[in-house]
Amino acid sequence: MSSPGSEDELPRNVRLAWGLSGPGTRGPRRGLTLDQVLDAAIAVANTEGFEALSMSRVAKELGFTTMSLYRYVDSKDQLVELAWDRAIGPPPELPSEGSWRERLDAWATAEYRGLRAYRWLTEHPIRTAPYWPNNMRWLDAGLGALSATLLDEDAKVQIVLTISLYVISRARFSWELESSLVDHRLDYPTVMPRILDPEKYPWVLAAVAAGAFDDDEVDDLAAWHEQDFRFGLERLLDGIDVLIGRSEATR
Amino acid sequence: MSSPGSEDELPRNVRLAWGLSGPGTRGPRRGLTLDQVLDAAIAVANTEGFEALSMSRVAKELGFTTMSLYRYVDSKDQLVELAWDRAIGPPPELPSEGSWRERLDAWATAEYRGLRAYRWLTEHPIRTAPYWPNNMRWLDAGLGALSATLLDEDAKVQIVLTISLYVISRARFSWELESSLVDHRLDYPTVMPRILDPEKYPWVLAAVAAGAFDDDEVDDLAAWHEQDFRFGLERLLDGIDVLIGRSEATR
DNA sequence: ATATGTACGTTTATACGATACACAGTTTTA
DNA sequence: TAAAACTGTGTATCGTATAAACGTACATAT
Repeated sequence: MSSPGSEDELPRNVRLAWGLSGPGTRGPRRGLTLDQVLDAAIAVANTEGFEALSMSRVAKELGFTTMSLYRYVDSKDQLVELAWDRAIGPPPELPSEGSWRERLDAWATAEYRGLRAYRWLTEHPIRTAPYWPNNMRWLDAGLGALSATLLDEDAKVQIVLTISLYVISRARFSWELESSLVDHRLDYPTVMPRILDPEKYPWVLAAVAAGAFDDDEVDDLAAWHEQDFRFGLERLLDGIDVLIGRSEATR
Repeated sequence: MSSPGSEDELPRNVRLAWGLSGPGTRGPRRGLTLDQVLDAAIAVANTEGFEALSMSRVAKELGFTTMSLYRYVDSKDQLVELAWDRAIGPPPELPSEGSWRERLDAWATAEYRGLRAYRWLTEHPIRTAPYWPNNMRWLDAGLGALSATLLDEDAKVQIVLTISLYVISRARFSWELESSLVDHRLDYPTVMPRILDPEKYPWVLAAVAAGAFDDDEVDDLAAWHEQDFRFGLERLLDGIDVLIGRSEATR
């Protein structure tokens, strides 16, 4: 059942990502490296968007045929996952001093900004169960931020995961807002009162009337989104603070 | 600038969703209704998954040709969005008494379970800015749950949105876990210690060693996921509680 | 030195997807 | 009754992922 290297029970994509399986030594030398392929994919996605990212487009970028890529990668899915991890990169150095809250805040903010760097990073369905090297380092950094607390490991993992899920969905949402806001006919304050039955949607209409959906004078769209992101983040951190306080009380 | 019906500045998909634009009276009678088309799409997605949802598959389901669907819908994207809103349906009746917390909890839990009903609901990228009738009723219900608080409307909207984003990503994540867990070679406790460099991933390895990733004896997978969902939800609600307390203090 | 086997990149072919467009038939309206 | 609007269909285009067969290059075993 087991073969030479004990790593080969692992799926090929995992081995590839962690550099555990080099190509054989026989045969013609390779014209490319996996990283070159991934970089080409990243370049295409960065500049032309996720929907433009196709095997043929990447191959063209490299001056190779479409099918040649399959010598480096088993499927398009695999390529995208590996490219994603390479694109997001490792987390930045976090201040090793400071409260868990400051560190977790910095960590979440860095992830948010990373995902805001290029839209396609949020368009690809992110398997948040981290299996790839960089993704794993983000997880490690998040857990590290909580290392000084008295929480059990299970709770730490839950917290890091919860925040990460929130960050990802906020980043995606802000990107989507950005593209749909282009259509000015769709702004809430104008449309909703015309469409909604006050009997069925009283609270929405109340919020609209109170101006909750007015996006007045926005000069810096990115900063505006980040503020919304921060709102939820602070609620989460407040809630985690409550939990930590409780765990310290019963210490 | 304005034409007969004042609604026609709105994009066609919005008009369709709210039933504001019927077909003209001239020409042959239609063989289908929009709702029939949507129901067929929902049936396909429910039973065969999101990736099986194609124009030709839906048409086949109805006994019509692929192109006939374009008489009811402008594009596949539009069909999916309308079908999504129809599939999720309106929110359930929430207890009109009870604290904001109980009501918001019930609301979030209902959304979570709705999204857990069929996987494809989380596979489709959800524009959480609610433009569709049912989606809008969910928003309304969420705002209603907060109506008795002293928060300003802006904060209410932020809160409802934040929770909704969290719910959606949790539902999606749990679905993804479910399909990737099938591959037992990939479970963390086995793989991680073999792969990770302890220098680079100390905290992850510590968590693994403490058993934070052991998914021992799970009889009811859905209940297990829902518990994880609840963890984050309670952190959020705790954080919102802090905010509400603050707003009442400065009342 | 030579034979062998393996890995390389290419070519060709398949199957499926969304949707633009032209068409012929049907029903209402002027 | 003629025109206009709308129906569903059939055909065609273009793009996608990827399976399979092929000839070539080259490290290793003999």
